[in-house]
Amino acid sequence: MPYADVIIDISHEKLDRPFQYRIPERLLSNLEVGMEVLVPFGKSDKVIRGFVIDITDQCDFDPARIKEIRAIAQGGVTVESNLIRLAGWMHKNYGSTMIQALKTVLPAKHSVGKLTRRMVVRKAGTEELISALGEAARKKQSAKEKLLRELLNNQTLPYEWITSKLGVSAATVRILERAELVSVVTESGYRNPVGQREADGDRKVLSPDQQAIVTQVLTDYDAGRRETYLIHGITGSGKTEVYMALIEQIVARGRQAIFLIPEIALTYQTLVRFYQRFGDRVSLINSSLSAGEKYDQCQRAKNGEIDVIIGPRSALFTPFPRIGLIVMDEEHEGSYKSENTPKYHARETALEVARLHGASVVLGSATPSLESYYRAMKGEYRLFRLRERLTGGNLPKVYTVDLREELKSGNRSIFSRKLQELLEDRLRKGEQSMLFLNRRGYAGFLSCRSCGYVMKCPHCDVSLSEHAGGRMICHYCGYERPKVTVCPQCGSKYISAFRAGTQQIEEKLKERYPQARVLRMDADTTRQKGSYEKILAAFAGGEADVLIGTQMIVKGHDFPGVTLVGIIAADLSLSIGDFRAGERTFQLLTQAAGRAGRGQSPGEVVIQTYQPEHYAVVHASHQDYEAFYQEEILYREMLSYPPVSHMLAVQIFAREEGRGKGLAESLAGTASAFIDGREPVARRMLLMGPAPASIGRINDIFRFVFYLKYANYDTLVNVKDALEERLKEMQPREVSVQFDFDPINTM
DNA sequence: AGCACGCCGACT
DNA sequence: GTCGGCGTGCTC
Repeated sequence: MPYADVIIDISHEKLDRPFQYRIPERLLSNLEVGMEVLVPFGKSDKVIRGFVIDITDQCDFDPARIKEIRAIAQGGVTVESNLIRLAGWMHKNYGSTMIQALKTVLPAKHSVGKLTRRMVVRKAGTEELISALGEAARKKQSAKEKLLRELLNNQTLPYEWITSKLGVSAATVRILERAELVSVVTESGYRNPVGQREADGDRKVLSPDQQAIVTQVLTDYDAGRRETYLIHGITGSGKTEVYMALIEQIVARGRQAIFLIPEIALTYQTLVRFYQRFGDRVSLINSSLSAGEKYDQCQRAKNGEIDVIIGPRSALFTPFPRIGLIVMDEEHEGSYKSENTPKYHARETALEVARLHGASVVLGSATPSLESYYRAMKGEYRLFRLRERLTGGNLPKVYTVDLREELKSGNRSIFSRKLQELLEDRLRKGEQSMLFLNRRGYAGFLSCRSCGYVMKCPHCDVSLSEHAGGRMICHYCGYERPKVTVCPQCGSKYISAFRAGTQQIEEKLKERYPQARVLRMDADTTRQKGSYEKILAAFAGGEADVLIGTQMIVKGHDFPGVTLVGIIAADLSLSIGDFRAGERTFQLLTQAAGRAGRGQSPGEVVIQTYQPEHYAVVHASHQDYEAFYQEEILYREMLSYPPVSHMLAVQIFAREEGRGKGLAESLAGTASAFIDGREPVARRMLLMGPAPASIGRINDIFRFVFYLKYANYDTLVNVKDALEERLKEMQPREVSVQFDFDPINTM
């Protein structure tokens, strides 16, 4: 393997690609992916720094012109080299090209955003400038003259404007820079979403349980022990205070901290608390930031201008020089798993980042993922419990209603009698309620009562959902068709929607209680930027009696006025045909229930379901995580599902059904060679599939999938490598393959 | 980014 | 002819 792909450490888009170098004999054994090297570059062979991103035995470049790596760069681990190593780790463990891994990890290079940040500033005095201008005019140096004339009128000029509008090249600017007439500065227009600049000294006194966690983590830290801690703390037990105390202490020790939150869970309240505590030493990144703003944040982190970053999974890649602590709130959340290749999980990746930096990791959740709790049980993570509700209020009272019984007694509405009774009570008392439906549009599909025909998307093989005015919409590809009144299959006019979407709940509610003020929050009503916050603020401000919504209303928002939570149909998430269905349902029910009674008055919760005996429903109604875990882990053990075993999903995408199917079968064949018949059946590698994915077609692309289950993760990585090797030989056309380790969403 | 090449007008 | 500014293109 005598060739190395090197990216050059110059921040410019045009150089943002690998260059190949020959590896000299003496470095062959030492050189590794991720290392920093010194290489000759350009016509004059100037020696510059670069990073090795891949080592191969093939050179795609004219061998006569290829140059040799001079040496491995000496001196400390740089921010970039840590990130490149992380990309290498992701590339190996999640199956993607090194380039893809690098792109997810490395901060964006200069974006071509409208906001020009680089400015040319006049450095010399006016007289000096005039004399230079006269000289330039005399020498007929038109470009120089043009630029100097502009600088007479303006102290500073945007760099971009000079090169594009003024028509003066960068070369000319550099000449003036060298003559010390101007200087080029990168202006940083950072802003702090909350006006607060100074940290205030306000500290809450920690409870003994909270303090015990802080003390333990810091004692370990100061003794040089870096561990992973799992805080299992019920809603309202004050996890955030623990996080903040820890982050503050780690920052005081000269290190930086990353605070990870699921994409939508960051509440304005939490953010304000962080700004109050850390002033402008804290920064937030999220998806609504422009590329330029993200770049700014990275620069600030690199320059040591901030100590704490708050953000979703991608915040892990903040280029901090020395990370001391990574906190992951709501660690069970599915959004911590990336949906794009490399399909990394932020929890595992956080552990790797921590390993590279020598940092501690704190995970927290009211309903820990099976993964984390399992590790904690095995002693790999240290487990802490917070059982007390500090925000006041007792645990809510939970009623489970059997919907089958309701139907038998002649109640055909979507509100059970118990829920109606409690709703009316709240409306009378002027207290707030929340109604929660697991999934948007789930039940908005149109079916024929005469022949059973279901309206489906012609491209995606999923049911169309009925929207306002009877329009039918596909939620995967956006296909839309007008209202249908006659069944296309049998001609019957008894074709209608199964009404139980959030919109329908809203309508039924208004029908039944015209006086109630209702707010609805789902993907439809929050499409506009800022509408999400607006609805929450309106509800928190008491502008409505009832809030109806999907998942997004149950994530970490404090509504002290809410004393009733109704779960319309717990089953919706139970029957999605995924091995995590039970876990997800338990989490959703527990969280939804946790919304009730956070203020003074005690809360009540109604869970409506067709399966009241299901263990996820039973244990959620008692808020008993431990009991749920015991039952769920047994099921995972029995069927070799994660976290007990590991799982590799191989997804095949093809425009032509036959090709996809053929490739899936062929790859599954390759994979099955790894099944060792000599191993006892219970421990053998298992192959499931191949089969069409549960959504067999999206946007006219057919999807196939097969799964491998095995206890040893590294073996599955080997299988992935073998499959990639096979793909390279076959070079299949018009088909693509993706790998997903320990998938969260089995599509 | 930063260097060299080469075009083109200006001047010995 | 030569000199030098200045845009352009390439860098393993």
